[in-house]
Amino acid sequence: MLSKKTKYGIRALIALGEHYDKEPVNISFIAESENIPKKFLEQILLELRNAGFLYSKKGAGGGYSLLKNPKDINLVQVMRITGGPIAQLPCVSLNFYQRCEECRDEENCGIRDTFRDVRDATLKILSETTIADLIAKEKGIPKE
Amino acid sequence: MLSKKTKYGIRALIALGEHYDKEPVNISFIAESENIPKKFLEQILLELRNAGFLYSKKGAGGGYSLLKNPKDINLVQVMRITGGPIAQLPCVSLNFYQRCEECRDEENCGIRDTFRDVRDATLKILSETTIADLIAKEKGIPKE
DNA sequence: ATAAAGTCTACTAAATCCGTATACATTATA
DNA sequence: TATAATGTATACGGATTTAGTAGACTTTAT
Repeated sequence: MLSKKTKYGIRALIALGEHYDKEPVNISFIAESENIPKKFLEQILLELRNAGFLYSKKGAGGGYSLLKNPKDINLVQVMRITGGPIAQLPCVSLNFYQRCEECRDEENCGIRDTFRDVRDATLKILSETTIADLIAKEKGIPKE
Repeated sequence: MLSKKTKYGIRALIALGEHYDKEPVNISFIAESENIPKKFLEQILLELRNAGFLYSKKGAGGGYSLLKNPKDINLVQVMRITGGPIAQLPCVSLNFYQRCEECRDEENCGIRDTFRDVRDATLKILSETTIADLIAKEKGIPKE
């Protein structure tokens, strides 16, 4: 299951993407427009900032803005920051690999093979979907 | 993430599939051969039984056996019994649909569209993979 | 100086997951 | 028919994770 943290992160990036190249947007605005608890959103934006996706400005008139073009942010990148693994099995995760405790023969596990395929298919879709795509889609602009 | 319950369930079906059309296999044997805590496995097998996949026989010499041909059991069926949703978003689940609480415009949500694609890709792979496939794969028999 | 913002860390409530415990029912067989 | 070997059913509990809250701090515009 996608965590709320990840969902909120993506929605925040969509909101920020709609203000790309404009004045910083403050947290309260995003929290209200996207229906996200403000204090929770603060943490998420902080992580996205520390990961290099956002610029922040403190003080009156401050807020967040996107450092990258929405076209250059895909959902795999976002999920890796906010949500951890994309794979549904630890033994198949590229960035968070862990052996399954109960496993007796990892090299020869049919479940593993299957969920590697699932991971690959998921990765393909998510890596090909950018924040810009989501913004366009929500505006009703069909993808070329 | 795939729950252990689901992983154990699949592994148990693999073990039972290897004894298809033979004498019932008892829980302790499966627990040991697949490295699954016995009491936990009992619960899982019970659910699979109640879902109509297994036959059980009590008493000495009793145990479980598969009611269906391993070729006719795919991973979607198993996951629906043991693990609940396959979709990564409740609003995109076919069998466990729930609106996302924070959502303001479900019809027009780019995240939803994307994860519907992910669900479809996942569903395709899992529905095309059967217990028989896994058994063959683990024996090193290539799929035609 | 003040108010409006972001920063950082710690805390908590609730849910879920994994596994255990216990009492019971059924069956084979000595 | 007594006993041991099995499955059935339900309740319980510890650990972890998730979602969210609190509060004290820093920076900046005016």
